[in-house]
Amino acid sequence: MASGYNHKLIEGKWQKVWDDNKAFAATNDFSKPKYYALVEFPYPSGQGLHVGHPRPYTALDIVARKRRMQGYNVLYPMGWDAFGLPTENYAIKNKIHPKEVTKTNVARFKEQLHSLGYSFDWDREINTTDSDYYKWTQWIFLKLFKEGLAYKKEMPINWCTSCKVGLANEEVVNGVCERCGSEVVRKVKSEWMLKITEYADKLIEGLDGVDYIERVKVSQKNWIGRSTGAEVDFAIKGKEEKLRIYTTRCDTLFGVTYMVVSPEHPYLDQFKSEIKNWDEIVAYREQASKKSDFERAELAKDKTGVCIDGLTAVNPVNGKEVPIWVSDYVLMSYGTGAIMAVPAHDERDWEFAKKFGLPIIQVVAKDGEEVDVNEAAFTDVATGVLVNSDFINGLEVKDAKTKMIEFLEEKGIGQAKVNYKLRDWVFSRQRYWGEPIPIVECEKCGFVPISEDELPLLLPEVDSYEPTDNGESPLAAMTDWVNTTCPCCGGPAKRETDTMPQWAGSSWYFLRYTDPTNKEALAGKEALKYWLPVDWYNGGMEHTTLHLLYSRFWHKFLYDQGVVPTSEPYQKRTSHGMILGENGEKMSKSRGNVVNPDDIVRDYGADTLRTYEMFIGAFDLSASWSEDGVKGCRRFLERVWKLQDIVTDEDGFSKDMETKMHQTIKKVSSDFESLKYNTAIAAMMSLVNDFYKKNTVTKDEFKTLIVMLNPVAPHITEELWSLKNYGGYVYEQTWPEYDEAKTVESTVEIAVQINGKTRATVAIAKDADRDSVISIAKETLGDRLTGNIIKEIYVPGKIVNIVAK
RNA sequence: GCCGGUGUGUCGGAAUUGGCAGACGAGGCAGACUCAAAAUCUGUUGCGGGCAACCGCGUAUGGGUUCAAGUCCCAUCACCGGCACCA
Repeated sequence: MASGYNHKLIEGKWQKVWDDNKAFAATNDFSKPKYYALVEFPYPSGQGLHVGHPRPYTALDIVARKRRMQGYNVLYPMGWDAFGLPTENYAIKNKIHPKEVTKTNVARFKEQLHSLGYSFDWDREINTTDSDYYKWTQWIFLKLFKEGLAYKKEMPINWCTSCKVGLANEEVVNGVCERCGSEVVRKVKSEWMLKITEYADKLIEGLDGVDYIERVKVSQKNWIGRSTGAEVDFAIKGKEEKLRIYTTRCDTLFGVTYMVVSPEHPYLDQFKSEIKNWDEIVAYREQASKKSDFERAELAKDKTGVCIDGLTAVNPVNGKEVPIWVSDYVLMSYGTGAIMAVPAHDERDWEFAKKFGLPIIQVVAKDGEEVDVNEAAFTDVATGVLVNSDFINGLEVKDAKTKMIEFLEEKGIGQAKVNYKLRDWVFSRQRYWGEPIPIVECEKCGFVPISEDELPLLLPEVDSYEPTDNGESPLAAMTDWVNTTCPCCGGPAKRETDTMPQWAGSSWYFLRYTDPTNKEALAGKEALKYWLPVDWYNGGMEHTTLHLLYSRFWHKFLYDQGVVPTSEPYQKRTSHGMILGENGEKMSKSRGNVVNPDDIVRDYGADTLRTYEMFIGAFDLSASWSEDGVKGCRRFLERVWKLQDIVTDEDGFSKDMETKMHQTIKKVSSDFESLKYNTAIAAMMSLVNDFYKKNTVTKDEFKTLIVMLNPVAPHITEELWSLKNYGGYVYEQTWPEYDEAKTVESTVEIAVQINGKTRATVAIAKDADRDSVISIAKETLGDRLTGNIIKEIYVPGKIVNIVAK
């Protein structure tokens, strides 16, 4: 009898063997086929690893280990996205340098990941806060700046009146400061921006050539929010200036009954003298500017606004005069900051018109049916047909749009225009713990980039990490660092004191892994050419819109610069579901349902944790933790362990197990590729159950099981392999092959139905012909088959259905 | 409100994409081992009826297509996640 399965004795031992052997290092042999598997690198928080982390890491560890056994040169790296607010806040609170906090947290994370037996190539570990790393983050920024894609702009920020600090949106909870609970207002500050909007079309088009799960593609497209419409110039009565608006429904131009401009619209100030109710307008504008984003959202339903007394717009298609209103439901940041209002065919305009008693004119009718636009706006484009609209009457919406645009362009009063919801990326943070922005401001030369050979621009040591009273970054207080000379004219200049956001370092990290120690470039050309694109990238749904979009943007920019060889960074993108607490709620300290992976590793072992997290349910859906489920997986591994007592010396698969073996290899092989880890494990459990039913396993059957199980449970399988003296290591073995012909049983059980209801099952030879199967089926049914047979259906290998009346 | 996702035993979840619903795991029940418990092993386990072979009902709800529907179509409901007036 073998001694019991003791994970504590074997897991550390094998982790050391893998480290000593450098078992999982990617080689620089670029002639081998490559496979680049990537998981999102974690932010090393003070809480340590969460049980949610191992889910994606194990999934791609399985893929990476399997690919190595299939002969690929695999790159499966890990690193640390270590800049960020929580570290800085912790540093402020505890008066420890963020660098020290990061170091401690990274050490803890690394130890925890190590204890789970991942096959990461630790020689390629990176950290976004290393100056050797952020040198290249800064280098990319300089490139962007030189290409005109980085610019400064006045932007409103969230400002805590009590802490006197700018806050990220995530720090504003219900309109108040997360930390002190005081009021948060908007304050205008000059910020660095990146022109991601310039890449909007490329970011949409690029999605066609990549293999992302559908919902990721959909949310990327929605976030970019491309809409095709038209800009139209409305005359302002008695003025030279035109009021330019953006619309996606230029077909409804004949239904315009009023106009709306946003409270920030420049015409308000420009035509101040003509506006008779200026005081009212100013008051409204004040009120609107005070509203936080939160309040605007809260009051979304209730429209407010003021009619401008003194300005009138003229509809360019019919010469009709309409009033101009000011309302905060029109945003300055989208389109032109002004709209034409067609209450009959837009819900927001309809609500506004109802509230202020403005006329509603129908210009689109539903396909032959009456619609009462006084009851609700009619917005259906698919069935709409134009009415009351002069030269476009009777046209469908789509054709009416085309014709109207032709008309507008011909008359010079408007043109087709594409707009995006996507905003440029606010790239400044008034914080210490981030990459310094390598720009100086010279009185004479303006913003000047520092020279590339001065990179990295090191983050200087400061006395305090607290932001300053006026909302500047702590770096602003360091006068001897801030005051410098202009690289251009040599005159006095000041350094930029804002730092980059956390998204910066994570926008290109996958490039650095390919060649992490390169001093001359962010990575060598040859390495980039070989390893890119990432073959499979897995990460959370929460990063679909920001991180994924930002990194695709940088990558596309670098591609245009000739720095990287592919236009897309990631060939395949998948997302995992969250792991919830036992009660089905999100794990959190306050709910008291947090599970610490260290405890599971200690009590059950890393292999059990890995197996359980893969078995817990469909990979892309969220799943609730269950300690009983963990025990079940441990029990399975114990049963695998004890198989060693019934293994024979026999080669090959035994006759009665042959089909099952081939079926299992096939199932496990394909399930590992398609995120169906749970059913792959179920198949191996079922195989083990069959071994016990027979109470014997041949050497080759056992070896095959060990190799297939190895990616999931690497420690126990190495131990069993070594105990049995099979020679070498499991990780060096070749992934088992199956024979398609041998996955089919020689006799199959098929269902026999009468009128679609199963009445019996019969065993038939797999190649039995239709007639004989049907006659066997009828024989089996005997008396139960009554009435006239109308139809006989035979689906080979599956079912016989006799239709009788 | 819009976008996306999900509804299957007591629970987590399977179902080769239209072909025997409930694989695998958990839990329950019964038994073996044990002084006993735990662990382990064996059997059983969707609901209802029948001694039984069997029969009826069952995949959120209502309808439809089909020889055959968890799977396809139409409508409805519930829950989860994201976004908030994007003209």
